[in-house]
Amino acid sequence: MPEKLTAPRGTSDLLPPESARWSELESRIHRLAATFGYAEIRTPIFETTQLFVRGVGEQSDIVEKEMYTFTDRGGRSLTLRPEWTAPVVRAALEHDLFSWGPLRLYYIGPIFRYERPQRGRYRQSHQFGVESFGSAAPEADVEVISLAWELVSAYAITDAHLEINSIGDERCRPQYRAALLAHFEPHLASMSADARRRAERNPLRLLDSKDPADERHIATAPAFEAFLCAECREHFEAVKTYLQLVDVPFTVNPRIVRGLDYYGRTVFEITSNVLGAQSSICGGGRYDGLVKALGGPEVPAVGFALGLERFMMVLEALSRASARPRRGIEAIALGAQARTLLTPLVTELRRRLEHPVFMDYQDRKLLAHLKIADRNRARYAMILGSEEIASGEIVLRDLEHRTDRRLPFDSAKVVVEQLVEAGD
RNA sequence: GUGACUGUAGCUCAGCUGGUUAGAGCGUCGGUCUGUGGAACCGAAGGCCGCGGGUCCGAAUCCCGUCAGUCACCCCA
Repeated sequence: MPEKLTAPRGTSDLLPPESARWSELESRIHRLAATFGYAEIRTPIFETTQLFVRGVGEQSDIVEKEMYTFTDRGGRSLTLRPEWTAPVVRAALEHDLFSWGPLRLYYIGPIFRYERPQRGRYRQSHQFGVESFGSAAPEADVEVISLAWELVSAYAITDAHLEINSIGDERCRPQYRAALLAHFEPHLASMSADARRRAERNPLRLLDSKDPADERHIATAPAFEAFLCAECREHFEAVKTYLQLVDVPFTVNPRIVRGLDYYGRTVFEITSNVLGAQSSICGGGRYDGLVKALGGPEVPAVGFALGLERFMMVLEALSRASARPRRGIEAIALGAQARTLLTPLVTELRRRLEHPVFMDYQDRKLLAHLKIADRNRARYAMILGSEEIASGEIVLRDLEHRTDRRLPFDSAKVVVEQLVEAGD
């Protein structure tokens, strides 16, 4: 008994009509990125494992437990990419793109993380992201943030929120970390096990805990803003000013801390509350040290990654179920002779039209053909049967208004082309 | 990795405390009906009741395991 074959855990098939919605979103993303002057980069779906260990950080959850790592036949350790930033930097270094000055790249495609699936979290998911290299200016942060926000506004996602924060740089972060530890140390015994673990590993994440036992101490914890060095403070203020200038609404959330090692200064997140526990649609920030850490020159950088599954979930939650619009034409041939006459016309129309031309080749009754046309959401049907053949005509039916007209078979091509292109 | 809930027809689900041949709606196919569609009526096809084991005279039903889904924790897009 052969076992039933299913998609691997945490993966899914994208079927019509959802696949059409994805295509639309993707083309919109390509256009948006282009208007901001970003060019697409595509990198391999797998990389040497070492790239992620060095790029994302050995201590990160991604590297410690979420990577799809395998050994190939040549004994190399490879990993399906769990994120795009490290591969993009690797490719830019490999092809010496940084020597060209400022570099604006975007990407769209799948990522892989070995996690327990839940709402908004899968083992294969898809991200759209941008990386702006070569500018340390706050304007670059704002450019990247407003690009992300532009996508959100284009779809009128009203419940999306932008939250920003600054997590300082290597000069001021150690001092803040020390201050945080000093604040929490006396209370750790009464706090969650989780909080104690974070105190060891990554004190900044203490601020992130949702455990009620920790709430009280988090509320009284010092904010990073008070510890920012002069340069970081100036940068953060400039980011806020520019965001107001370009009309992007935001709130400062001192509890936003990115999980990956390479972030510094600006961090931001766009969230929606229709997503359940995984509320973040988009996350990003500045990572001025990463290029150097991967063996390149000092190149400041800022970027974000946006989860396409989550974005689609928000869109679906917000969109009212609307009937698919009718498009194109169904060619209905009643009988073999009619099929022979209609097939060349269908081929010709497919060459000339942007709209779909459907045709079913079974011997069916007219009724059955019309049902199929309806299911295809065709706008028109052209019907050719023995009567029409005899009179040299063809019936053109408007499926929306349920009206027929007869026209000479020879002029069908031109008339149909005009009607279908006009849309209605 | 941890926890809770759920796996019965292509889809949505019913099947009570174990009791003979497994149920509905939608969908599909056919007919009423060679010729006008979001329809009606009639009929048909479609099920190792997720998989494996156990208890029992008897398991879709109870127990254990396993796989999968869902949601949450963790973490993040």
